[in-house]
Amino acid sequence: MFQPTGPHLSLPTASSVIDAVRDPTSVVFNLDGYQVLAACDLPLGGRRVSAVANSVEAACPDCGVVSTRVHQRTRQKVKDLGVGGKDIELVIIKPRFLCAEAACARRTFTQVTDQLPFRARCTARLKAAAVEAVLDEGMPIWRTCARYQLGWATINTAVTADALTIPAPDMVPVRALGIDEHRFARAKWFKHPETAQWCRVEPWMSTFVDADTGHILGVVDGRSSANITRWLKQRSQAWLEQLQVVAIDPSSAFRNAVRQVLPAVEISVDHWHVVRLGNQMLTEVRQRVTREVLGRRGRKEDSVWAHRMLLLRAGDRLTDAGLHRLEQVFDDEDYEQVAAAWAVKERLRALLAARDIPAVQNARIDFEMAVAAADMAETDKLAATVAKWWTEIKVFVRTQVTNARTESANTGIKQIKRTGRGFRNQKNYQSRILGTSVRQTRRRRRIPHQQGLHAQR
DNA sequence: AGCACGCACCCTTCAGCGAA
DNA sequence: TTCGCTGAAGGGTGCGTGCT
Repeated sequence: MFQPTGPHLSLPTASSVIDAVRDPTSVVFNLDGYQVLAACDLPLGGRRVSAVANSVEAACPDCGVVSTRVHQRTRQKVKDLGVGGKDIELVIIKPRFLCAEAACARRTFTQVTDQLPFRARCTARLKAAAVEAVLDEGMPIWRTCARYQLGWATINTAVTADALTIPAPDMVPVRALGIDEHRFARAKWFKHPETAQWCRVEPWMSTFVDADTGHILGVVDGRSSANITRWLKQRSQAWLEQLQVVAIDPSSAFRNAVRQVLPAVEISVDHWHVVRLGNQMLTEVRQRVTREVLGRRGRKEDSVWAHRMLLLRAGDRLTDAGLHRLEQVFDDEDYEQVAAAWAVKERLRALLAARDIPAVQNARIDFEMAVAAADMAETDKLAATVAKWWTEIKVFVRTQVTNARTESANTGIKQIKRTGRGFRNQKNYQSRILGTSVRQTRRRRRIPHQQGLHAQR
């Protein structure tokens, strides 16, 4: 292993001493803890490498007594990464030690190393490369098998094992928690075994994310209050107490669950979902008014329908041309209700853009005035929703904690789902999600650190 | 829009085989 | 002889595509 330390920088470490005595072939082959004894080209293009572990002693797995007495040496063929674009046939000369403790029931035991653990038939670095391809590159296991000449089950087990090394959520310090739902498969129908009735099953999953970093802390089945509370109750008291804000979608189930387990924590409602409710309201008004005016659904020759995307776009980010087109739509007396609904939507956006409590309270007065002027069932319903979530909206304005990171995590999850063409084993699905996320978070943290180093130079 | 089809991938099962 | 790692085989599933 390359150590960026040298005598001129610091005192030589144990590993740098070993590096210094390694022969050139072992340095190039670079299998941690092993030295190359021989290497040759094979007639069909591969290469055969024989290697032996550096360590000449080992502790008995039963009694722990260290032994140097070799009972026999076996040649074990193991799989390994290719070197220099060539496949490698790796042969390990593996010693079998005699236990030095006379009282120990075990007579002999074989050598175990980091690269070749108990019973292993491929090196740890080969498995690590396959796991990296799956979790970092998003490569399907199926194709990873072909690249590394491993079986599907071998790689899948390695990926699952890797997910087990992820720090438990209780070990991750979290200030702001994001909870979000997503459907991970199409709705399914099944016949109830007793009543023989057809039941619709929506395969929902809920994701728990560190809202600051986007690191996925957990994934649970379903999106009901009970599923959320169960996960929260599994956390330690200390972990729950460090939470300051929880960001959720406007869902009563989520709010109830958080209130139940964390009565003291502040809840922030995700502004993106609130804006979406405003856009939904505007679309409902547009569709209703079009039906009333034209007696049919909108078509591309109707200006309101043609500019439906323009209506939904943020008003303050419209181009002059876009604003002009919108004004032409609103000039039509038949569509003044659409214009009123648009004004309500824009007031809602302004309300969410406020940066402090006095500003958001003023913005709410403008919003309520627009709602009163519009005087429609759709806008009244939106105003009722805003009233219902007013406390949570104020928390969002004050803390600016959102579910944006959760949403991006969900995009990643959907990508995994698409690659997978349908996971049936939830355990595999979860280990892929958590494994991918934890690696992404590690990369994100590393990049600013490295940029900082460059800046110092 | 609805449907059929095939691809790409997941996942289980099972047997071979080498290590213990 | 037993254990368990490993790979092959084949069934199952979701999605994209192209046709009607």
